[in-house]
Amino acid sequence: MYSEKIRTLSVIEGKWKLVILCHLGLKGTKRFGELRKLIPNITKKMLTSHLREFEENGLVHREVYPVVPPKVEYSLTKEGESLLPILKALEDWGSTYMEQHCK
Amino acid sequence: MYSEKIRTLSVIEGKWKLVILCHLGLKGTKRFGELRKLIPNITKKMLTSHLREFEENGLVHREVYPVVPPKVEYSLTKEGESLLPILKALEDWGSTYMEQHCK
DNA sequence: CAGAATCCAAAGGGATACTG
DNA sequence: CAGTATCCCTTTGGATTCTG
Repeated sequence: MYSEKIRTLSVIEGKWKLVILCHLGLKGTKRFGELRKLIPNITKKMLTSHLREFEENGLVHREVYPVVPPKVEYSLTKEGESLLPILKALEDWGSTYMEQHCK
Repeated sequence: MYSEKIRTLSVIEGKWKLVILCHLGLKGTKRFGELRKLIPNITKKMLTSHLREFEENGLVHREVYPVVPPKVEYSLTKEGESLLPILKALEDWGSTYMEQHCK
């Protein structure tokens, strides 16, 4: 049914979701603070909520290190890695599209 | 800059955008009414506004036939076709993801 | 450092009625 | 048939403040 298809797509919909996934997917494990630097303008709230959703959907793994100061790392799970073909295709298309529209 | 990247991604973001693109991309030219049937639950308003955005971004071509009753067909442009790898990857991933989460 | 909690404005999206 | 035009509600997302 389409309801399922929509639900599936909604997993990667959201203003910053694809950007976050691209970073984790193409550049590997990242800390919370690193992601914030990599994605200027994103607020802590948005980054947090999107990462939580990814966790729930099983796409991203969250590793907490019980140290002071706190350290939390995010990385793609096996299932998240199944998105790599999409992320790569997205990167390629994005570059090409940008060249033609943002010059 | 990231602002450009965001703008680029926003071209394919929106609740039904990827669904619409998948239909046009993988199944070819479609009329307005056909798209509505293919995508139950979508409202005329949403379908219209998304199609208009695609037009503005140069991804979709809108062909109006001056007949009564009105007939309008939508299809991917050359530039829209550059999205095919993404749409295909999305379809594949979607099917796999659905099998595991919606059984 | 990595977040949780609030508050609030803006945008997204749905229902309905009307039109060429 | 293929839209437009309104109205209105819900969700999204931003700014800010507080905490272990």
